[in-house]
Amino acid sequence: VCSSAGAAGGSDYARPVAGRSRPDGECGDVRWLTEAERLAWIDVVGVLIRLPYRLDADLRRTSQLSHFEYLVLSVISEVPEHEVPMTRLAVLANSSPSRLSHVVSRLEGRGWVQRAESVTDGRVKLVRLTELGFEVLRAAAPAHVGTVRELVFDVLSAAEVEQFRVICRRILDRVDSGSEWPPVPDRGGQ
Amino acid sequence: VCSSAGAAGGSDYARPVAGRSRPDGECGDVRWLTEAERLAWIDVVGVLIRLPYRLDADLRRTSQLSHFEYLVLSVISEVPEHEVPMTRLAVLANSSPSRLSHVVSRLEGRGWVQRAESVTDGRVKLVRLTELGFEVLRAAAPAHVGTVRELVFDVLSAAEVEQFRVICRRILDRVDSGSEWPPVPDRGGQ
DNA sequence: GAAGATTGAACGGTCAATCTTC
DNA sequence: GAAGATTGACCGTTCAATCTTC
Repeated sequence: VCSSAGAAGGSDYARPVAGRSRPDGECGDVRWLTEAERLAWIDVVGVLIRLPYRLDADLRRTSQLSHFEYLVLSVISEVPEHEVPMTRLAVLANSSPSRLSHVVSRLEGRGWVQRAESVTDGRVKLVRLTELGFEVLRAAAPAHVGTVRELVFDVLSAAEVEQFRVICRRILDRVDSGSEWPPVPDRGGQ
Repeated sequence: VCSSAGAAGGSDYARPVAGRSRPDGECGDVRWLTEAERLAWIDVVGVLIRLPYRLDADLRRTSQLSHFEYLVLSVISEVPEHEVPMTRLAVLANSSPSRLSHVVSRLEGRGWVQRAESVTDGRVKLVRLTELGFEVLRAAAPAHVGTVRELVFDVLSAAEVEQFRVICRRILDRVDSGSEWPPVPDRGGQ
């Protein structure tokens, strides 16, 4: 099929479907993937599907917490006063407003965060980490970092870590251009 | 919080929670992330969450197909006879047996694939791509490849593509070690 | 009317249980 | 009993509609 984007595990899904052989990256007016790109994409897709699954599974097993819930709690924990507006939290946690709202409701139900009104703007809702939520995060952190180390950083050299960051940063800039979410402020790094 | 794994968008979720400053990567008996790792992880998590979302959204909009459905169809299309056992398809598509079964049922309902019995082993169910399914895949491919190019390969040099592949390959090897899915056969690449 | 946020229905994935064939 | 595969219930995400405050 005139497709060309590489499936995971050894097949490919982004190559001219039922592809005739042509010079790399050419077929009609579509710029198909080159062989090197195809092989890379297969592994990229594998990571996109399976790494989040493992992060989630390990976190749920060790801490009764989804990866996204962990992300939300940790983002709040890193912010001054442990309190942040929903909209900003959504950006920092890579979330849609809707998804975040649902999750915060659940976390609030467990007593891990509280909602509060902004004094300066009645439309803005603030989310605050409770002492209990902080404890939960503190308890979950070591195991999670262990997983991240084991699955990612333990197998990468310092140079590769930097390469990985640069590559991901570039991709995110493109994803942001599609203006689904507004571009992220980009604190630190570089 | 003694956490240390970097949230997306500029915050961090994998650093000693309420972290005191210590030499990079040390705090009690947990090996927290170094500053370089933390910054990288923030962007990695961003990609893990937002890239799949965009791939899915673009594919649904242009082709009424989820990214995972595309993946499944394309994997079958690349296999001899356009026919493959469920178990092997699950591995190639990074899927659990259950998820694959549900998806194949949906695809079958739309007439894009067919199920068939194996002649040699009655337990094995084969999935075959129909002519209609092939057409759907062929029609969806150009736009999808366009998205993949735009979001990923257009912003990477040839060297970075190779770096990306190596990094993802290493991570996948680790993810496989956790023996959730059996290790993938690993055709081609290298 | 736009920005910030929430709601509920629909959809898709996960998990545990089940079924069949070896 | 193990391997291959499926099922249904539960849960989380998405999307569109809604609500409130500016």
